Amino acid sequence: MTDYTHRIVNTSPQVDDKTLSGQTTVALREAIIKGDIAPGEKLNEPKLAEQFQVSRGPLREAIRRLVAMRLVKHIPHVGATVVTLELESILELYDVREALEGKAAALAAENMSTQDIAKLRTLLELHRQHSEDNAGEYMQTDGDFDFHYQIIKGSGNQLLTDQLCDELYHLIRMFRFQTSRFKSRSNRALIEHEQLIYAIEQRDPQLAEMLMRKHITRAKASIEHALRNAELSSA
Amino acid sequence: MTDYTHRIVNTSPQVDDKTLSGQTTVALREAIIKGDIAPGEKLNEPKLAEQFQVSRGPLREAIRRLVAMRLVKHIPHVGATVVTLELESILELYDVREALEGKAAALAAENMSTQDIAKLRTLLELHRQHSEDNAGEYMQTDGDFDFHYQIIKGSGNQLLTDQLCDELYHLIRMFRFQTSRFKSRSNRALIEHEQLIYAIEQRDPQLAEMLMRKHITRAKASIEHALRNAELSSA
DNA sequence: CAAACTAAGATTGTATACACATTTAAGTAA
DNA sequence: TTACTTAAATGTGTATACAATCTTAGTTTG
Repeated sequence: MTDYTHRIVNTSPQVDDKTLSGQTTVALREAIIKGDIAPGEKLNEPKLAEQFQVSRGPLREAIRRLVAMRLVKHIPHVGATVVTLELESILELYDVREALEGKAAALAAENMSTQDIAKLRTLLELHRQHSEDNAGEYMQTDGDFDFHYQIIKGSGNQLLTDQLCDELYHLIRMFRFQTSRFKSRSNRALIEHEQLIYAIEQRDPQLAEMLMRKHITRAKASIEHALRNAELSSA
Repeated sequence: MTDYTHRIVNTSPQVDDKTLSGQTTVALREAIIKGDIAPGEKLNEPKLAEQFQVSRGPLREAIRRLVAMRLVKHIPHVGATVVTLELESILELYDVREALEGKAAALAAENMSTQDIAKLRTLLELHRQHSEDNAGEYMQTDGDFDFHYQIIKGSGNQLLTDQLCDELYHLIRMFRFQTSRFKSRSNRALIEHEQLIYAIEQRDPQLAEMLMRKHITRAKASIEHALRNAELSSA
């Protein structure tokens, strides 16, 4: 059994899936998230099959899985296209995150083992170190993912974890990749993580939920601000 | 454009999908939800293809979509099986519902048009009538679905709506079908719906969210109680 | 000239056939 | 009997071929 505890983020959920369709899913997914296939671009089945060196069968299956992850939209008899992340849909995404991760934090405060909480704190200290060393560059991306990921897993709710880590988080990764030019300071995130972990240590579900929700709400506001300004300056 | 406003529940999301794989998805989904294919049962591709009069291609596609809906589990090179709804996973489902529908209620209080709120109240009165006429039989099932469905749609959040109405609600339908022997009284649900709609009318997101969360939490507790007793009596 | 029709091309949807993995069972040995 | 081996059978994964639909370019027509 492989241990992914210290992986930054669950980049490959179906790791054991050695089938062509499974590998193609991961390859196509990463190509989309990293922008190698542009938002709004059409997914041409014969072309992509040639590119990934598989037949259309596994490729179609990969596309359908990405549809389920909401990275791709599909219209019958017309085809599949990469989603375009409008500000509107990003804000929607953050509202869903607020609800789900808020509940995850509450459940984590109830269910997480003392051992796992200790590990989480170690992780936070690690991030703090990295943040100081690299002038906040590291924290905002991988570290943040890692922290949230551990709390979600700590909820002990498998459905919740699947929804967030296997589906929605890829959308978030895609969004972050597209907007990586906006580097916001990580100081506040670090403080908020500190408060959150304290609430979990205190086994206070309501406080943990509220802190997580505020944490995400603030991130949402920050994004909205940044993107609206960007829209203005480009218009 | 077809109007599904008065449909009890969104039984067929991809209505326009006249492709074989789309039709097969709906047929297979309903067969699973209604128990024609039992929980835990293996989905034999050649057999089901024969049964639905399609080739294995569209059938496999249907299975993958049901995997995305969490009605089916799939293991590479082994096959797909219908999920078995253990008490554990049902409780998980209700925690997720609490988070998502709570947020939906808050957003509905903010975003729902006055007109739609009025329609919602009409709907509630309709349900109350049916409940009185049929001794509470009707309310607990279709009416409840309908009410929740309208509020979710009223949130105006497309992602939230998709997650709840296109995915999770089929799981709930399946669970309700399996436990339809436990008829709980609908009086309380009716009262709680009344309170909820009042909060929405008052444009009070926080109250609406709290009421919805309590509403679902109580349903969860009721289910847990009923199922644990059932477990005891059968053990 | 614009709008609508038509036909060719391209692309998706579906069926069939084959390759490979897993499961099942039958048979053998301990 | 039980456990292990192995071979057949079953079933999933993949590739190829065909059918149906959409798109697009060209032409016609008002």
